[in-house]
Amino acid sequence: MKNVDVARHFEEIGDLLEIQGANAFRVRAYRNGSRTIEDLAEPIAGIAANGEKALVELPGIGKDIAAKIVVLIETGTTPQLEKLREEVPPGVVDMLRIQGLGPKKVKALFAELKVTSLDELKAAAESGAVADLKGFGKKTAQVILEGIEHIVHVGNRFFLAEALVAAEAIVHDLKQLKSVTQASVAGSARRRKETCGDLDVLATSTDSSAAMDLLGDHELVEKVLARGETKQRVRLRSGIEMDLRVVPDESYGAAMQYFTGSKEHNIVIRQRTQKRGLKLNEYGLFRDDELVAGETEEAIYKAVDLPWIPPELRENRGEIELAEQDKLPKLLELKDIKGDLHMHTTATDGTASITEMIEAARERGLKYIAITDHSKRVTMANGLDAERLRKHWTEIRKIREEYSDIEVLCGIECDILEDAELDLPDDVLAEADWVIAVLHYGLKQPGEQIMKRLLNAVKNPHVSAIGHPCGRIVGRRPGADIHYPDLFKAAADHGVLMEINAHPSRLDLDDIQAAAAKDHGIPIVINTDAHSTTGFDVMQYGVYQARRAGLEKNDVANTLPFNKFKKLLKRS
DNA sequence: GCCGTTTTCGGCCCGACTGTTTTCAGTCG
Repeated sequence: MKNVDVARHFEEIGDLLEIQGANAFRVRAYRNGSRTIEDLAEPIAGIAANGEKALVELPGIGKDIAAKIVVLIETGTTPQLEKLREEVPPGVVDMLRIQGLGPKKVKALFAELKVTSLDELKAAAESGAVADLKGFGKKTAQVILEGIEHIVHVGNRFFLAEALVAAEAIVHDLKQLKSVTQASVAGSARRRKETCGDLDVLATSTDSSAAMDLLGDHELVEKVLARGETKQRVRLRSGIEMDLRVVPDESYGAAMQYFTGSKEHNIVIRQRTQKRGLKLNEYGLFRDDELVAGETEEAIYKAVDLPWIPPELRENRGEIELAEQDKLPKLLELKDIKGDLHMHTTATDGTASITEMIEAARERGLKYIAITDHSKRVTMANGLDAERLRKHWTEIRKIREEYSDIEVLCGIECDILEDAELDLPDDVLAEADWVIAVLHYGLKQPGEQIMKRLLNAVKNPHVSAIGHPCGRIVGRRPGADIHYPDLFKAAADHGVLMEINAHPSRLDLDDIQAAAAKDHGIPIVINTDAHSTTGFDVMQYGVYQARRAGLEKNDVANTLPFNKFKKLLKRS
């Protein structure tokens, strides 16, 4: 059983208990436990195998949940969840996804109207039954209908790339207002989380109505959902929802800290303020009623005896402990990246020629690249067999002669086939400067076979790196069932690099596994997988993911100058 | 249900906005 499954199990227990009206802190305890498991780099099953004692060591896991984890892994479920599911039908939990519906209202809908699915809820709202319910009304019924529509059409989360572009455009326009002194993206987008549920934008202004008018009339905005003195919520045409908060200048730092989150990080920060006899909210840090800090984030953190923590790390995954010991990493930056080792040309499914890709890479200041078209298994992309590949390399070798300021490697993105063999013979791979081995097909195979394939690739002396290791598509397709500790151990032993694929829909390795790979001492390589000249521009998203993993310049191989990077290619 | 340099009991972050109410509960972030 995978960590996500165990985490989801306890998340569901939390949801169901909440609908039943259980103690809110008990509900939170299940959610905290769930999150701990979700954030683990190693399989929870491995820890559970050492008994409950090892589990209790994990934060948020006590005796009770530890025992349930053991039962869950042994039997595939827990009696508690089975009982809860009998009491609360599965469709009822779905209703929690609707903006504006929380556990209390969902419970009322289920108890009073016997509604057990989104479809039934829609019918009940349309018939007027919802509006007649005590505590509900016409507006609530309308909100429910719109919420269902929203879930059906756009789902719940958006790629960071899409969300960030919209948020930054709006921030830019807000800054043009005379009354606005500062504006910035906050929330999960500022933390560069791979998906965003919604957007938070913050502004300081002498005239909050001017900022809200601008947002309300903005071309990207479809509808104003709510508007008060300091807060406005809108829905963009893309479907994503955005909060704008307007605060006074002296509160800007406190508000940035507050609205950047994460919730889990902020809870710990506020506990620290409490211990020091202080109170923190979005307007500032207060001792009794006296403002102690608020203008800058730095001052807020300083007041709780911490250095400023980069937003990408604010997940309560150990960053506060590192900050306490003054051991925060000096995070990688986009400007540190010197090379890109994964890209395609018209030889397979790219849209630009070898020359065009080289020129585009030079324009972006890259000092070395690897051209890595597909191998033959990827027929859809016109993948290369040995003969076509050798011709392609001959052409690359000819063209690269013309450039003295950029190194161009003859590479290949070689499929790891379903039977664990590589898609091209060893003698061909031996001629490559750079081989990136990947899973494209058979991602749903049992974990055992997936690991056999990956380990076989890692052990091949010609393989330089594993590309987009799990093959997931963010929010759409789960990755292959990888036992990461075994993969990383083998990669470290054989000197094989691990990729963070920078494409916003992949970001694979994810932040948690990228951090684990670093812990194994494996050099990470961040690649764009560009299929066009503009494909290079997604590099920043790979860097964001690396920052979330706490990676520094030294952890990332393609920050090295080429003469040093080259040494990583020699397998000992 | 978890947790502990005030602790094994009694806490557990904090405020804005809305809708349905006649003073506030529910929801959200």
